[in-house]
Amino acid sequence: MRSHLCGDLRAENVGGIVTLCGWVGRRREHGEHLAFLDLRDFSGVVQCVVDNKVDVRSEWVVQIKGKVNLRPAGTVNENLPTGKVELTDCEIQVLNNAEPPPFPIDQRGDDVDENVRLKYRYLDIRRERMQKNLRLRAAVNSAIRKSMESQGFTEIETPLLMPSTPEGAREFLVPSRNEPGSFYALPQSPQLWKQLLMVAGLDRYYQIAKCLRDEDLRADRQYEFMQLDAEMSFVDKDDVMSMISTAVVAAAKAATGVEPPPIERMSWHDAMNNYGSDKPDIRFEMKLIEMTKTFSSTSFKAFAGAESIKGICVRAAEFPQQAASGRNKLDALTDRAKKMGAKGLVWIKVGEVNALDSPVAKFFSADEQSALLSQTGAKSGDLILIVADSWSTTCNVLGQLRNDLGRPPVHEGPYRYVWVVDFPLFVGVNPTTNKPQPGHHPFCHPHPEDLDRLETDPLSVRALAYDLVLNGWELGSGSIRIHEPDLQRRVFRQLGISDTDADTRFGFFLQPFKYGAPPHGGFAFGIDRLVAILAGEENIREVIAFPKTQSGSDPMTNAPTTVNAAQLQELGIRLLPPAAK
RNA sequence: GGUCCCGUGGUGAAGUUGGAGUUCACGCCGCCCUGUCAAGGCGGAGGUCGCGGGUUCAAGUCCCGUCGGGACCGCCA
Repeated sequence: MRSHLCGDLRAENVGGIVTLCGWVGRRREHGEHLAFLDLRDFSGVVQCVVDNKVDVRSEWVVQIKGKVNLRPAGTVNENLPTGKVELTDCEIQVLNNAEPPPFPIDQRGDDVDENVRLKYRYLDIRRERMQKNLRLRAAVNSAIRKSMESQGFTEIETPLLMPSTPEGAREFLVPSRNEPGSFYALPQSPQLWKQLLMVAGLDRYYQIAKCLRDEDLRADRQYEFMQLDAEMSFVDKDDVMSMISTAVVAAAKAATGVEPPPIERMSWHDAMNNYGSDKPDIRFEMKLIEMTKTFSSTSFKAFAGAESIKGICVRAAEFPQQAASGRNKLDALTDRAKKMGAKGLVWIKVGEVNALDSPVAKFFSADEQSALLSQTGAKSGDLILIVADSWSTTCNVLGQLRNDLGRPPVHEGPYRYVWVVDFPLFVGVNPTTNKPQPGHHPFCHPHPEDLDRLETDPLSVRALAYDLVLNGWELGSGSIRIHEPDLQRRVFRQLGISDTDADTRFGFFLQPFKYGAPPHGGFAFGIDRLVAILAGEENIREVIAFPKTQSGSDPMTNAPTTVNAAQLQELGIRLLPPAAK
């Protein structure tokens, strides 16, 4: 139907007769003898010169046969790749007419309410921004596949219908028709399958896999999302990190044209200690400053005896607005700190000649005051925030405040990838069972150097686990897995899962490990998140063709919907009446 | 489950101390216009101010509730 694409026409095509297909963009009418219309397809826009008798309107679908001409001197449009040429002697065939679109199919669509964009997603995707994002996504997928294949990985598809394993994220359930009362679960990730593929001797597996989690949605979370899922045998964690780095770097280069520098590493402890987060955004400083010793003999009661005292310094030179926060804002920060579990928040404004302006400054000795200034390097106009609490609370609260005050939008500035390594095997204690909780998942291999403390001091045991972080977003995580049945039982016992429990819940998964499981490990990272950041978007919905809203609905299809009684009957499902109010 | 922000013709906004569905830009329809490119000029149509209640002589505006959207906390092994 067409000989060329709209966006491809250049001066070299001048003189040629071409046939184009596309949508009518804007029309500029100059009386009955002259009108310009912009013809648009996915490749771009070209100007067609017509008389004003053809009745074509915005978003009509047309086929135009015409002659490519140089534009007359003075009428070149430098802003358009096709701006040197135009189509003349146009024969227009209307392939389909169209109602006026509910919003402009151009940049102005960016300002339209997202609900409206999603209701008419097929029109939203006609816009350049979405076309660009979706094609960028395809380029990233393609680069990842190439990279994984060149590193010897084999793409294997794994089932979407699998048994429920209630640990971890809430699952989507699918009722079975053949066995009423029984359910499949949709995979939170292909975790179990890929480990079985290692037992099966597949050696290196990967998949760009759909994962489903029935948890509340966020800017970086959808019910359905895509992961690069990979697993490999006979490797250590450096092998895994190196291969995933290779794939990520290849994807980033395909998307941006620039190869990122080698990805740096940081221990989990350093990340928490210095940035107050296990997904540190290292695009900006405002690091946590250690002050426990400074106040070790303080007479200020809120600080006395605290396990950990740390502060952040909000520098007026970098963050003038935040550093100058007024009482309302400081109270709000204090509330935020308290909601996160801190007993309080001490704020200190540094005035002229190092005068400390704070409700509690009078409780600090002269030595403490000068140490405070020298440690933070605070200057006039800066704001210091201090938390005194347990180490983890202090770090978490200050890390959150650091992000609140200093973090730029995720897509701004440089790409700062960082591997966070040496995660603890267990994070905290389950308040109901009084047992440690897995930091990653229960199949994660403890650090060999810490194995002797697994029973005596489990919370101090490190895991062979690692996260990949980009600009403060967790892209993904991985670990070396436990391949020894004995060690797996020891870890389960720490988690409060008895041998018989383990057999009931994970039997199908544990049984195979008795038949010669190779040492193995792997990784998975979120494609949606990576693509969003590389596309300069701060929200993964912008790189997903048909996403859900924050409440999990689709304004276009109205999903989720009720189903008819016969469908429920067939599945053996009876609904409860709506909860009484 | 919780906190905060938003909801006004098709789209985006403005709407003051409560005083007539008022205003602006784009789009749409019609007319004019031979070099525009977010063309320009003139005219016109188009709204249950998300929905429900309350206060008031009077509510887009104040209060309560509710629905929808967004950001975040919880949650996401």
